[in-house]
Amino acid sequence: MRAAITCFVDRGFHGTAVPQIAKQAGVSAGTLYHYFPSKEALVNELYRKWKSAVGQRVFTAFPQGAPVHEQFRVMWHELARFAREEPAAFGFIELHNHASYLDEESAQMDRNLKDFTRGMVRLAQAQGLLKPIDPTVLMELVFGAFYGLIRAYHDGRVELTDELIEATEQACWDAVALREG
Amino acid sequence: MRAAITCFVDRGFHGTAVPQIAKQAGVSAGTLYHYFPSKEALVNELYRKWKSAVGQRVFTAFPQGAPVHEQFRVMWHELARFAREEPAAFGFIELHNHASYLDEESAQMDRNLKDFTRGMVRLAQAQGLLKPIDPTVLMELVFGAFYGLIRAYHDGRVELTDELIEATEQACWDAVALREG
Amino acid sequence: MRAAITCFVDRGFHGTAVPQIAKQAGVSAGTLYHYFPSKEALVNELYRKWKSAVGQRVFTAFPQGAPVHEQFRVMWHELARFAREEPAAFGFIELHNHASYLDEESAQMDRNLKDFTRGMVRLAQAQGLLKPIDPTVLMELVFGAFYGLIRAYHDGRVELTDELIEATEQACWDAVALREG
Amino acid sequence: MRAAITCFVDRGFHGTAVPQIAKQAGVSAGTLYHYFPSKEALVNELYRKWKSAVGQRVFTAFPQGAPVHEQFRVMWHELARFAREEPAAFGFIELHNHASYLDEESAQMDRNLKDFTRGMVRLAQAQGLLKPIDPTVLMELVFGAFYGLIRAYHDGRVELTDELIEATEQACWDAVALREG
DNA sequence: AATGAATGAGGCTTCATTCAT
DNA sequence: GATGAATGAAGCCTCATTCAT
Repeated sequence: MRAAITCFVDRGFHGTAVPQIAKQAGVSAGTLYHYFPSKEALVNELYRKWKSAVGQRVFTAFPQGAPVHEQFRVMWHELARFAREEPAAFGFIELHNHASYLDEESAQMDRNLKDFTRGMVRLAQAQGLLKPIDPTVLMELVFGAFYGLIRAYHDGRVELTDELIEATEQACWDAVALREG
Repeated sequence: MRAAITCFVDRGFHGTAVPQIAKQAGVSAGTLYHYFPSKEALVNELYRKWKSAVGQRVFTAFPQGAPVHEQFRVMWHELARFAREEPAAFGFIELHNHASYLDEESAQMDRNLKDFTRGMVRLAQAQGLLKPIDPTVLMELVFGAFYGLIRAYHDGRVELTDELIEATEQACWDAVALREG
Repeated sequence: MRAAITCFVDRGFHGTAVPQIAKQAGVSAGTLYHYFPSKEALVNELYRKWKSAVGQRVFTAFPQGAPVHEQFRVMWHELARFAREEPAAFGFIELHNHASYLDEESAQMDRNLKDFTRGMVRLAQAQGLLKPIDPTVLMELVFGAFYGLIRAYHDGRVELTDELIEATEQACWDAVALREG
Repeated sequence: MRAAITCFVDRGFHGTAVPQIAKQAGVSAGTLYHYFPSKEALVNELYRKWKSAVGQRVFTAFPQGAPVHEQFRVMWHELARFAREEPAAFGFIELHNHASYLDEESAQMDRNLKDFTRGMVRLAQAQGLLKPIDPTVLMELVFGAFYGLIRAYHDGRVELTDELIEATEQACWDAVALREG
C-alpha cells in the first residue's frame, strides 16, 4: 500500500500506528491483517518490493558493455528519475536501511545488491578508472551523496531538474574517478 | 546522558522507552523527570548539546584566512575525528535530522549552521573555486557522502584510519571543486 | 459439527475462535453462519444435542422394574460406554455444566434431567436402599466421581476396560447404598 | 488478588478480560503489569499459591501414625473446611486442573501432590484396607465426588454443614474401602 | 533529590459477525 | 448455498508521565 509508505516516511516505523496506516489507506485496521500477519511483515514486504523495483530499474537500463563512466551516469540518472517519480517509495527505502525490524530476507537482499555493486567497483578499479579506495567506502560516498541530494528534493529545498541530475552526476563521478592528469 | 543517546541510536525515538533509558543510565524513571520535563525535551536537549559541540569543534579548528581547500580539509578531518571519538553522539545527531519531534529551537540551530556554511560555499563559488551548483545541493552531496562514510564505520564495515579520512576528503573535494583545466 | 466439539474441549468456549472451528470443519467461517446464528447458538445447540443423546441412551437401556442396584449399574455402564465411544462429546458436555453462555433452554434441559434423577433417588431412599443424605448431594457425589473417572480416561492415565467400569460402579454403589448390616 | 480469582471462577480464563480484573481489584489495568508480567503469569501464580495453601493445610493436620480411615477423614474434613472458608479460591483451583495455560511449574506441582497421594493409597491397599483398583482411579473417584459436593455448595444447592461433611466422608470411604465381610 | 508504584491512553492484534460475489 | 474479505469492537500489553514517600 502506498498509504503505508507515506506514513512510515513521515513518522518512522515505531512512530506510525497501524490504525493510522489503515485510515490513510481507507480501510479498517483489521483488514490490514488479512494481508499482512504483522506490522513488521508489512514493512518488510514493502521494503523488499520497492528495493527490488529500484534494483530492477537500474539493472534494466544498465549498459553492459559501455564505458564505466557511462554506466555510472545511467545508474545515477535512473536512480534520480526513480526518486523523482516515486518520492515516497524512495524515501521509504532510504529510511529503513539497516533498521532493526527488517528480517533476514530483507537483509539478504541488501547484501546481494551491495555485493553485486561492489564487484563492479572492483572491476573498474582494476582498470584504473576509479580511485583506489576501499570499494565499500566509494559506494557509501556515492550513495550517501545521492541520498543527500534526494533529501533536499524531498524537503522542497531544491528542484530535481535534469540539469541538476546531470551536474550532480558529474560531481560524484569526479569524487570517485581517478584523475588522468 | 550518554545512556539515552545509545538507546536512541539503537532503537530510534519512538522505539525507546523512558524506563529503558533510565535503566541504562542506572537511575529510576522518575529521576529523569527531575532533569527533563519530557521525553521530547530530553531528545531536543541532547540534540542541541551535541550539535553545538560538533559545530564548536569545527569552528574552533577552522583556519579563517586559509585557502578554501584547506578549510574544507580541516572541516572534514574535524568531523571525522569527532565521529570517531563520539560515535554514538554522531549517530544520534545524524539520525535526528529533520525529525518531527525536534522543536523550533533545534530546527533554528540547524538552519543557522546551514546558513553559515552556505555563505562560505557561496563565497568560494564567487572565487571560482567550487562548481557552480546550487550551494544547498553541494552541501547535501558532501554531508551525505560523509554520513555514508560514517555509517559504514558504525556498522564496522570499514576502519576509520587517518589515511581513509584523508582519501575521502580528497574524493569529496574533487566532487565539489571546479577543475582548473 | 464434531470439529467444533473438539475445539471447544481443547480450548474452552472463549478460547475457541469461530474461524478455527470453520477450518477444522473444512468449511469457511461464513458457512457456519448459515447454520447457526451465532457462536453461542452453536454451542447451545451442540450442548443440547449431546446432552439429550446421553439422556436418551440411558433412558432407553433403563430397566424400569428392576432392583435399584441393577438400575444404578445400567446407568453407570451406559454412561461409561458413551464416554468411551464419544470421548469428545462427553468431555464437551461435562465442560459446559453451568457455563454462563448456556441459554435458558439448555439450563432447563439440565434441570429436567436432574429432577428426574432426583425423583428416582428419593424413591430408593424411601425404600431404605440409599443413604439418607440430601439427594442432590448423593447425585453430585456419584456424577462427580464418574467425571473424575472419565477425566483420567481422557488424559490417558487409565484405560476404560469393562472390568474397570464394573469395579468403579461397585465402588460408587457402596458410596450411596445403605449397608444392610 | 482475590478479585482475579473471583473473575476467573465466574468466566474462566479466556472469558476474563484483564481490565475486568483490574476494575474488580480497584486498580488500573496497567498496575497489574507491575506485579505480573502477563495474564498467564497471574493465573499461574494464583494457582500455585492456592494449590500449595490447600496442600499445606491438609499436610499440617494430617495424622501421620493414625489408621487410614482416620487419615482419610481428616483429609476430607480439611478439604471441605477449606472449600467452605475460601470458596472462590477452591473453585479456582478446581476449574484450572489441566488447563492449557498452566505452565510447567504448575503442572509439576500438581504431579508432586498426586504422586504423594498415590503413594499413600498404595500403602493402604497393601494393608488390605482399600479396594484393589488402580490407585489413580480411586483418587479420581474420591476427588471427583468431592468436587461434585463443593460444586453444589457453590451453586447454593446445599449447605455445607459439619454433618454433611461427615456423612459424605463416610459415603466416600465406603466407596474406596474394602468391606471386611 | 530520588524512587518506583500507579495510571490510563494508546499501540498491536484478534475475532465474531456481515455481506458482496 | 458457499466463500472469504471487510469491519470495528475489544483484548492484551506498553509506556510517558505523575506523585506519595
